[in-house]
Amino acid sequence: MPVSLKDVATLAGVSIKTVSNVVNDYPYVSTLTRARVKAAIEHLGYLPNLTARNLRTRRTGMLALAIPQLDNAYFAELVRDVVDVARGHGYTVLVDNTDGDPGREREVLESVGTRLVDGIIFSPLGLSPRELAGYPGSTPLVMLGERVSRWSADHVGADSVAMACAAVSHLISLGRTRIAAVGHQPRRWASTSRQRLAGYRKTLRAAGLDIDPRLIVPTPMYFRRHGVEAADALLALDSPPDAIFCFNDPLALGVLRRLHELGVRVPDDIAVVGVDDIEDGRYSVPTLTTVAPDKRVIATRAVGLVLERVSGEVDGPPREVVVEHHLRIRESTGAGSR
Amino acid sequence: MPVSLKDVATLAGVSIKTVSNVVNDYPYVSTLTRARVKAAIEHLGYLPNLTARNLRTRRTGMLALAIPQLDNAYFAELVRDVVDVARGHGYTVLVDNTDGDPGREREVLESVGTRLVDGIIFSPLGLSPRELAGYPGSTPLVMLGERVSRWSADHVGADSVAMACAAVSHLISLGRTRIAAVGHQPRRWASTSRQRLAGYRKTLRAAGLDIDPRLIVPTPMYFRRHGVEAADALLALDSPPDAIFCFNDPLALGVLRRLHELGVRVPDDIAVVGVDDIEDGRYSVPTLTTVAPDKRVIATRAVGLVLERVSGEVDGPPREVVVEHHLRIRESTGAGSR
DNA sequence: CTGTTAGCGCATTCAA
DNA sequence: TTGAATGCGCTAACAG
Repeated sequence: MPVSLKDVATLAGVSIKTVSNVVNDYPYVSTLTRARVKAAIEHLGYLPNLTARNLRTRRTGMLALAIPQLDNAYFAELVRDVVDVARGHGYTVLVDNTDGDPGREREVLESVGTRLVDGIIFSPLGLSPRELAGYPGSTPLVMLGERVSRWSADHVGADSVAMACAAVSHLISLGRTRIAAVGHQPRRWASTSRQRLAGYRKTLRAAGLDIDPRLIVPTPMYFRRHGVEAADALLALDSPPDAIFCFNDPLALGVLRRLHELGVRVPDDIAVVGVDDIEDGRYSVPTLTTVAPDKRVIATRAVGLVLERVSGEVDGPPREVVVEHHLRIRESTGAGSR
Repeated sequence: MPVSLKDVATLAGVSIKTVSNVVNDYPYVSTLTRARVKAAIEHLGYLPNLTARNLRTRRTGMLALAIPQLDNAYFAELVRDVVDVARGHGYTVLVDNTDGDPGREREVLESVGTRLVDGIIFSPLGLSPRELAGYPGSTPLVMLGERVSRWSADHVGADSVAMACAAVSHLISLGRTRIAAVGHQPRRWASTSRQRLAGYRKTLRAAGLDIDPRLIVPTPMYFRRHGVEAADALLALDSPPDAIFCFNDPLALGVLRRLHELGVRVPDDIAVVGVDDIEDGRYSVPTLTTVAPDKRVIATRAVGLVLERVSGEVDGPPREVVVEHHLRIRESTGAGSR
């Protein structure tokens, strides 16, 4: 049923090679034969078998993108951008949802070498730095998220510590002094929480504010419901905070929701800041102040870096790309714009 | 650099076939040789070249999933589920974000025959039924979303008309009489808006209520900002509605946000209902009443249907799967649960 | 139980 | 400018 190069060649009365030349827009083909071949292709409805081509060319035109949670708006937006950018380069994207599970993340690394994709963009969460470092490295790989020490792949990310500083500084500038931090994950390797906590601590110290451990709330994951739980925990304290820095937007939205239920006024009683700038935060009640990494740039650079390796264009040591971030002040800390 | 079957065979002192047998867990291999081969594989770090295997077996173990907007939470959640379910069947998923653009959707259909994926799950938006009907059909394809007449592929979806009825009936049961509909798309092929509008009209008529065309608000797309605009339009009317049925949740969340800004009380002044049951609606202020299609089932069935075709297990006429839906009553129409 | 032999469909030498 | 032959790495008959 499927029609191959050979079929086209037979019909057009030329050799396989000629058809191949036409298909690949090889210049040295006479106008006449080209026309004849094209007619045959059209007539037969020929489509190249990409699997065969991939085997031969050792390129698949596919990139793997492995992220922890596709249903987190941040990643959904990132995936969309990566898919778009990759498409612009003629690449398609194979998406992997790891749930931050070490086992699945390990598979991502191990699947390398099967030559199914030309490159990998990987946002790890559950794997230890040690395991990450064990990456064989036969296929170009770009890391997203926090930078892992001793790791030797290209990396694209925002400066998590600086983002935390921006958020906390903003709260301090508002005159808040009891600032909570939500999203600590002591048991996770994912250094995101460490970095943000570090930024939080650093900023408080620099401002001469106390660091009250009771204001540092751990959460099992970064979903809205964990924000709800964190808000409960914070309001149960003898002296609750007057501001809450959440390590991502879903947590902040959960906090916002719970504060509303408890009748706490935001930002009057408690100001709230998140990180990621997902769309929901621009329409929530109140709208959410957040620190926005430039997602589009992350996607663009990540794809750019892998493809430079894939093409062999670049072959040096690991590269480090730090993207910009911006504080978006909205209602949850006092301003009113969207 | 890459090590092939042959290398392993040489090292183990056996034939290529034997190695292949070991790799594929073919039973008839003596324990001894198996061990020797495994050792060689381990030693060399052999990994099968999937491209070659795919060419040979005419299977790629990949499914394409084409949807309009990955950054719409409904689709993000759906993609996650599809990826999960596919993974359970040993399949990986290639994601395509079409933006509902007819050109890109056409490419999805045309890419069929390149044998890069074993099956396709497709949620079209911009293509006309005519074009959809022109699908060659060489690769198994399952359609998501509204059912397209004259179309001859398997289809999985919820009953859009019934979902609209559920939403509107609920509003009527609350005593509302001026019920608006947001999300009409007269210029789109996508029949989703038609179906929901049909359900809306039918339900109003059945209840003996007037259908006021000014209460039917068209939107260019289904994003939050379009909900904001729709709310503005509705409140500018001489006699505004006392309830708003939005064709999806993002629209409803935009409406909710704008009503809040305008000081309209929800649900007291205006009740709001959406469709899709995305997570945001469970944490918004107020929480959003919505009609929830069973996404998990949609994903499960969609993957199931394609794979049955892929395996050749099923080879009959198009199958139609209609998944359940449930009304989730929350604060935006008066109840308080999450 | 294991080795030999053919292709899968394509791109690519090398000749002509 | 085009054709014939080769092999990418693997699985599948078919022998042995």
